[in-house]
Amino acid sequence: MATNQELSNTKEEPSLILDSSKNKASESGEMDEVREENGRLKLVLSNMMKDYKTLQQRIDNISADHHQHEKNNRNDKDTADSSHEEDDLVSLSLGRSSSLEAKNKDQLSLKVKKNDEDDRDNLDHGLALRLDGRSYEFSSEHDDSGVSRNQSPRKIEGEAANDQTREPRKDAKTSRSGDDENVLQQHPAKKARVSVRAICSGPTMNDGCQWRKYGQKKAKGNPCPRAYYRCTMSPSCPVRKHVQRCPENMSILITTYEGTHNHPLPPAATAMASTTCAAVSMLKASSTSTSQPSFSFPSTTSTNMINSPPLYVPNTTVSTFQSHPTITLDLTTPSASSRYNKYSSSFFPTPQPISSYSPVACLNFSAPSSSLSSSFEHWRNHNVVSSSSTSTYCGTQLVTFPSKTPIYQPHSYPTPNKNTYDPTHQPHFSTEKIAAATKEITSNPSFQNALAAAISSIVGRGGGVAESKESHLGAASASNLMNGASTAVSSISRQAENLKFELSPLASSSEGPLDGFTKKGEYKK
DNA sequence: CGCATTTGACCCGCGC
DNA sequence: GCGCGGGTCAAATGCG
Repeated sequence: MATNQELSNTKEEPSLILDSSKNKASESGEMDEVREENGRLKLVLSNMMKDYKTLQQRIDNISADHHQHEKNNRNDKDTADSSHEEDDLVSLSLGRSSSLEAKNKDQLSLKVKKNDEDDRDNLDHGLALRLDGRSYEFSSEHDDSGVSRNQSPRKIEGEAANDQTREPRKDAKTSRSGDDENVLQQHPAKKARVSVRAICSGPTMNDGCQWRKYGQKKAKGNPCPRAYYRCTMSPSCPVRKHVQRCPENMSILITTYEGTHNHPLPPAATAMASTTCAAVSMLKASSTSTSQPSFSFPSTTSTNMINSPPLYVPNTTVSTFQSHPTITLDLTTPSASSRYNKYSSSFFPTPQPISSYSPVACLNFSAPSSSLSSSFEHWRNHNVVSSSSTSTYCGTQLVTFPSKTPIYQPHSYPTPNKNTYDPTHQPHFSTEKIAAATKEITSNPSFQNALAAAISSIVGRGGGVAESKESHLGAASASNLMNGASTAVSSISRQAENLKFELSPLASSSEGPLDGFTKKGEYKK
């Protein structure tokens, strides 16, 4: 980039010379000199371009070699002690280890090539977040090759999950083959989590994804058991969530998400995925998560924030919950500025409303472009209207579902969830209602203020965000945010029209009974 | 019968 | 080192 800028500057020189020469003499001889000069500069320019391309090519090669080198290193050291493992980890974190930096200039140049945040993030957030970003990368890798096709779906699922979301249980027991997956599994990564609190009458909050319950456990200090789910939309999807009712208020469901979807998401799921993705992005951007709960995000002051202003997402807090960097979105708190803050988030157990920015921030979290409306709509339908439950996404979720991608029809979703996946199943509302709702929303000063604030905050940080995203996640979310910002204004009215206040039954998703409640609604434990 | 859920056992990390 | 608690596995069970 800098090179391009230099080039463009260089290009301007001739014209300047031309101007001055015009003033001084009109003889053709001087013009010829100028032309010659121009030609020389063009030559220089082309040479620089060549050099630039050459360097870029070398960087690419180095990058590829670097990857291969890492793999080999990890295989070699697989059985080494933890300190060696740490070295490996460090090597994965660009710019994090001085030893790595000293290894060779190639890697150094590679780092230079990377975005600033890459380094910054790694330095500030440490392993967990770095791995978080990594998991994002490996998600796609996984699809390509990661898993043997001969393996049973269950095994694939398990390995992928270990791979990306948690420290594997079995690894210590099973053979350490030294392949990438095992190496990854050794990383005691504490992935970022996103916790969502919402009022939900159903067993779980319908987030648009397809989940399968794989365990239930009674957590200490909570009479209600915690249910564990994993995403089943893709056999190798590492995303998991656990759902638990708030002991203080049984109507509140706390859902915690962890991991990154490695498959396209239905529009309905994209809303939550986008939101959580952005939330985690915020988490990264804030860099300084505290060990104290109820950390109000926007008020966070960190070195990173200077470079990358925080998103103003209301009712959002960051903490290190159980060693996991966790960001909590509270959809239960009635908000400070308006009812629309329901779309926002806050922290639990002591929500700290952030006032005016909320609603829009959520809008911005929605998927880019055309899916914005539907995403938001879904989000609203299930988290505002329908129910009150809290969900927690751990980590990030891939937000790549193109608007034209076929909608995934979860086979296991009960009828009520149809609305989630097929817009045609959405309840219909009279145009009067829609118009009224639209008017109400768009005319609400709080909404307008929030929208303006959110857009300005996003646009204002645009450069920093766009240039500083370090991981794929960061890139994705930044891009989403920017897209959201750019489309927010034009789509606001459309969104408002899409708002369906209602009336739709609170969606409890396909997941089985939660918190000890049986499918029949009986409390079991 | 196939699939999802339930549930006890197990593993692992962490704090004391 | 030990116990506790979170998280996962996998056999048993239930349901459509």
